[in-house]
Amino acid sequence: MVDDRTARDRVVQAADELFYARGVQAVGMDAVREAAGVPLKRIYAMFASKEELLVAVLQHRRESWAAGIAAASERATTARERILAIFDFLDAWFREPTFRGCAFINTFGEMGPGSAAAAAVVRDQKDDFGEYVARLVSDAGAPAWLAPQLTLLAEGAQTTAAISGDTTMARHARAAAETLLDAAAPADG
Amino acid sequence: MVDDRTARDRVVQAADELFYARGVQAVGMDAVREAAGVPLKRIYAMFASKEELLVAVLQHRRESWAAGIAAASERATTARERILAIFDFLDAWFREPTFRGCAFINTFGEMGPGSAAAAAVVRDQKDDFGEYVARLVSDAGAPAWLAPQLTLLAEGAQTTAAISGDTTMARHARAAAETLLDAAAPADG
DNA sequence: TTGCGCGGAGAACGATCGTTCTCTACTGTA
DNA sequence: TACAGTAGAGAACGATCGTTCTCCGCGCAA
Repeated sequence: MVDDRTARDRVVQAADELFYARGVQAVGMDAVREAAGVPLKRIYAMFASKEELLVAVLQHRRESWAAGIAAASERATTARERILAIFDFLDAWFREPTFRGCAFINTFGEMGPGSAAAAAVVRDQKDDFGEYVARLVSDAGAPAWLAPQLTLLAEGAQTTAAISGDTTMARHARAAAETLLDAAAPADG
Repeated sequence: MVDDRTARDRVVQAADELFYARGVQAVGMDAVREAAGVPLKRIYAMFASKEELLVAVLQHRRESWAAGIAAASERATTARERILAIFDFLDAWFREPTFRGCAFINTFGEMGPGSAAAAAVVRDQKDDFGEYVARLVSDAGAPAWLAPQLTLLAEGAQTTAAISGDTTMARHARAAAETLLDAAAPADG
């Protein structure tokens, strides 16, 4: 038997991949068990219900998404470049063969009214991202109202890329972000 | 017995409201039957399956959405104002108590990989909107690349407003659209 | 070696749902 | 009035799924 920590990680990761690829309701707990290689009895010892597992999956994805954005962003030197790096991050993500839109938006659309716990994590993730962009905007010396404008571009790019399959949306969003930055930020941002 | 046309309309409208409010998978055909007041046997005489009903619902919503946007937009006189009217339309929509995001995005998130037919209608709707915006952008004498930037703002506003419940997203999107228009279009657009 | 306790595999249970079927009642016609 | 055809209400069916339970086998203490 693998230790509890490993088993839990395996379950969360297997569920994450399956839920993201097929949707939550389309994935049975038996598929999670098979993919994770952890028996159902143990899964239910770690998570009281499928919904609780979903919440753990979303929390995990929230953390790794924030880490990914931060890593991509920190390679840039100025605040302006750090903002634009977000759109380069999206660009790379859209090209991954497994890309199927934003997991949080998808889950909200699927579960929104049915799972208050899941909806709360989705909201938390969007808040994280909004605050992160707001900090960068502030660092760039731009007015605070620029931040929601930039987040709208990022959110729109994710859904549009998912539905249309058009990976150039990240570049359109980046170009728009540059225009908005030029109009709002001091030249030395 | 109501005539076939009326029965079909009632079924589509009842299913539309239920699917939008609760998600497709969370609504049983029995709930549609009860809300529409049309017996199951007749529903299945009109639609071979729940998926076929969903496609009819999405087609119906696609038409009424296009009509709503066009009506809001046509009240304005210049192409620039017609573009901005789209965001005023969103603003009013976000304030409706039944607002729960874009039905097409929600359905795509829920069904995407599971129903190719539904995904196709969602793509068609997004194409409709993209072409509509492209036409207005062209009318405004602005470069073609402005159109996808504006659609990203509209899509982002819809998902963000749905998740956060913040109805001011339409105004943020509108402000960003004005900046983008100012930067791209000739002053007399 | 002999029990004993825990973990794993998979069956079982109860509920839900999409879809179909049955049975009753009514409408219109001769 | 008698009958044929059809429509409606709801039961029934088969499948799926989340969750729990049973039973078997392995490892360990005396």
